[in-house]
Amino acid sequence: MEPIEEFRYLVLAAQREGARALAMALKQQDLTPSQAEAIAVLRDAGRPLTVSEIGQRLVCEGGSPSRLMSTLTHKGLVESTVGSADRRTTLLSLSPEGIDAARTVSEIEQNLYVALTSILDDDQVAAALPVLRTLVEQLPAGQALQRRIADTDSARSAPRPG
Amino acid sequence: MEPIEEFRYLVLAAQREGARALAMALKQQDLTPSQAEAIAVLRDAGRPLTVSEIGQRLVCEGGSPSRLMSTLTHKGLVESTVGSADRRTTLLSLSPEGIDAARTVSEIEQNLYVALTSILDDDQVAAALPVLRTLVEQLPAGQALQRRIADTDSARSAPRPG
DNA sequence: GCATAATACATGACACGTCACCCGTTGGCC
DNA sequence: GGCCAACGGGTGACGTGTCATGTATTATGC
Repeated sequence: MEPIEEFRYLVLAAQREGARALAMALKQQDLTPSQAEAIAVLRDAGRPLTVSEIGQRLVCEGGSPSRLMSTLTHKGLVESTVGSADRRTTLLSLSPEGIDAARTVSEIEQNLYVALTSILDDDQVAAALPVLRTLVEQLPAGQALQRRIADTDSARSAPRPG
Repeated sequence: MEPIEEFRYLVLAAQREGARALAMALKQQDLTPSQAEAIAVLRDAGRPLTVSEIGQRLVCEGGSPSRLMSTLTHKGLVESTVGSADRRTTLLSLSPEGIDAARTVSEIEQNLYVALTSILDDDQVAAALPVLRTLVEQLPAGQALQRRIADTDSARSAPRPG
């Protein structure tokens, strides 16, 4: 098997196993990995987002995640209001329960990172990061990640502009 | 964003973009990435496999890929016979049309690898491989890949034992 | 030989990811 | 004001990943 082919399958395998582990950990909260990512997006944004803005930040999904968000609204974790400036848009934000869930999601993510760190040391992660960045950075999913990183940074420097 | 968190999302993003690109390329054959992987598994195995043997070789799916295989059977790409030794098992092999499809799948995979190689040079792939191997090797999906590699190797050294 | 457990699949249910399509809203244009 | 293209997003369809359950077949213990 050629290295590049093995590389492809390793990425697939890593993603699948990570998703599986995360799904197991999130089960206690009755959340799926996609739902958890959407919650994290809203948490990091610090302001209401439209459906398409969330879609632009989700690595897990491209288009307009209407159904994902309506599931979360149904669970009472997300509140939805019609946009005032543009009535076509739906503004989504975390409900109080959603904020609680976001905290739990953060803990579960931290646990995953601890587990990952026990398998991969810093040097290994540092070696893989630029390769993956190169691969992804021109592509839509990579740009979603860029937006997420920008949110995280501004959330760290400014304590919620809204 | 911590490196390990970025690593996780980069793996997710790389996998998703790869799947998207592959799906687009496979559309001309009316095949999905999962279906193509199953065809490749049968092609590399060089002998009929049971449903669970295929499942053990699929990185894309863990359990018993009944539905995936029945879709391929419906398309006429896979032939299914009841096992003679154990009538509970279903032996699956490529039909003549399936063998043709397998050839096309190989070409499409090669195109993907060419595209990947134009983004990542050998050194980068070589740097990332051991990291991903370390991450995956103890996990079920990694073992699926081990079985695939064993098939590929024996297919190369021996021209189909069956 | 028979009851029981274990195995190999099949099937249904649920949540996505993806695509195609429709519909309400907006904005530009006249 | 009215027309029409563009946009935001809801919805249905299809394939799949995952789990739970059902069914046929085989192995096991007696």
